[in-house]
Amino acid sequence: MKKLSIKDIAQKAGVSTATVSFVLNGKAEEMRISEQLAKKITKLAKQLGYQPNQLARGLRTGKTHTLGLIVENISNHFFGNLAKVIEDEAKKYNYKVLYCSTENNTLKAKELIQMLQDRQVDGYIITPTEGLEGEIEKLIAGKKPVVLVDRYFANLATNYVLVDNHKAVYDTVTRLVARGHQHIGVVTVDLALINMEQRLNGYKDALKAAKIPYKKELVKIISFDAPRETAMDLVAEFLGSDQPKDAVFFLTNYLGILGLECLKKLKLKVPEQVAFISFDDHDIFRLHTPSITALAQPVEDIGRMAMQILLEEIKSGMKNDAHHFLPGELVVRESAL
Amino acid sequence: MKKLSIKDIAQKAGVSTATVSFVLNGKAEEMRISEQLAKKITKLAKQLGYQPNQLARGLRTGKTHTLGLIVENISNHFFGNLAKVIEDEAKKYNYKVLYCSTENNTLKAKELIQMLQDRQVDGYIITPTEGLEGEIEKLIAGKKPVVLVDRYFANLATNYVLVDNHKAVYDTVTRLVARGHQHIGVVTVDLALINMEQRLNGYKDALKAAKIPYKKELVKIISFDAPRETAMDLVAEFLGSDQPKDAVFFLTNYLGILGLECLKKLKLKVPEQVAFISFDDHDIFRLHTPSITALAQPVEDIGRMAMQILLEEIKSGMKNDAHHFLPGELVVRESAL
DNA sequence: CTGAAAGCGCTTACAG
DNA sequence: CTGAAAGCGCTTACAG
Repeated sequence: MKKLSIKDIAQKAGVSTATVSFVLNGKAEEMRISEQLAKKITKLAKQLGYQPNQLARGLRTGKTHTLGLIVENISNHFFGNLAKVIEDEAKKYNYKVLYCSTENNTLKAKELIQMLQDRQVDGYIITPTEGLEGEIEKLIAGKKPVVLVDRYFANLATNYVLVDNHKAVYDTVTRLVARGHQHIGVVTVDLALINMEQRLNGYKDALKAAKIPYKKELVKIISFDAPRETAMDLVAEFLGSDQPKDAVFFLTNYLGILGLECLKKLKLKVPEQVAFISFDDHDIFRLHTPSITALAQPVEDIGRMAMQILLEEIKSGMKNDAHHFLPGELVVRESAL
Repeated sequence: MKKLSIKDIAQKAGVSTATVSFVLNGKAEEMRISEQLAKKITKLAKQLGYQPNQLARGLRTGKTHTLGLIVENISNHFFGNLAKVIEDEAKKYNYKVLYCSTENNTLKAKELIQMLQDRQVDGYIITPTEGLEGEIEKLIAGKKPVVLVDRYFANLATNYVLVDNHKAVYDTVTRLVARGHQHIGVVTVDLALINMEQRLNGYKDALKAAKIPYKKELVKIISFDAPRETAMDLVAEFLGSDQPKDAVFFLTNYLGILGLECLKKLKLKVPEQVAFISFDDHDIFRLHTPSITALAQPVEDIGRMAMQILLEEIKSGMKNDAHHFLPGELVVRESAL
């Protein structure tokens, strides 16, 4: 079952490989190949089940029709969904996607970029880690189309698309204040990523606007590298502390879920004792008792827009600098009205 | 920023490309290239940051060091985790993974296989859909290493690895019976897949062993294609029906989650009115109130073993026929003791 | 209208 | 010990 090549087709049709290539790439007309011959070749190719070797084509043209997607962790809910949207979108344009997970590890991220480069992907969608600016800059310098998602670097001219973190948190906190909450706590992660920074700033700015003094005792920062149990203990300690709190806002998905477990452990009444909100929506939040109010990210829009920008850049060959902040949506449920 | 090739290295070192290739591929000794020269070349390559073009290499050698992974849906919890394990495992052996989702659509699955073939992947890990036997057979006939996961075809000689569905369900139902449950309902999906069949048979066989008559009113089959709302209504109707039930076993992940929503809607008391168990574990089950007993699949083991078999077959070039049924684990929580 | 030929960047028998 | 050359399967200027 030797794979058949363009040569086989050419031989059977009694023409040169060039002619076959032209016909199969839709350049028959351009090359003024007789309609009759073109039809014959097309038919023959289909009949024999000819499939061009993409490696050879890639080597020759420099285009692989493959995109690289680097996320934090493919098994995470948000990134899994993002990957799915991007896969679907890519398929529409006949692109394939190579995914990989960084685990927020910069060294790993660098290796992944290297790997994708070796495989000559046509473009990149990247969820950057701390300190990845240099690598991304090199990519761009090498004329590779790049779109960052979920986070970006303020000092780097690139395309990026993400939720409007600042506004989303600002509006939510403002809403809490309007509904009488005065002691609003937040739980966040210690990653120096712009998205987390923006979320925290949204919180601070909303307090300022409401003339509520900022208290650092109300802000709990958990280390990303902390083992699950340690993180749990820290969050539980924070929730159970004397510092009065009438609401807690978890600034990221996985911490919100951790918070839920603490709630159970501490037997805290939500929303009676404390209102509860998490960034990122999740099935868990919908099904929890009480159901949990969450700030949903427009995952589909993010994925679609990132792809659109990327494909546009690949097609045009011109570097772009698109910055998109998409609106988040507060899904109000029982845990915080 | 032209990518540099082996030619550039050869030129700078004043040797032929062949010599460079031998050195860089660790064949210096075998080819009796002087240690001195080898060192010089290695150093030069590193210094210039040379990275071989994988397309060219793939074209020449026929090996791409890329694996194809076809799952049902990458954004699904079980498959997302599986993908992650496989990605990590592949990385250890310096392979990359091309993922794709079938949505249980056979046509789509066929297209995906075709695409992966065009890209010359070295091996396949596939979650097959109904009616995919033919395609898989062709792959095997073409000497491509294939490992099926999660399901397989009884009449097809292939490698496969999956949880021992029959035993897992059999044991669980037997346990329920031992704890006094007599009217055990199951909710399953209408896919003609062997794993679902095995689960249902596990249920039937356990009843038989316990001398409890099988009642088809206790088995609810939901169409995979049913829209979410329709499925919800059907499950709710089943749960709320007059047919007495003292336990319900959801034979798949997504139906279990659906069941949870129905519970909430119907205000059923679990486990007082009815015990509740779902196949596949999930964060939701752990965090739900009451927490939900679940039959966890050994995702990591499945992924690791599938990779092991695949890589072994790639390395040896010999077709294997490994069949592995890994034990499930019942995670007992509040909803069913 | 169509074909012969070069070349993408590698690897690997073959020759010396 | 090392190099010249063929060839993997395509695409694309070039020539006629």
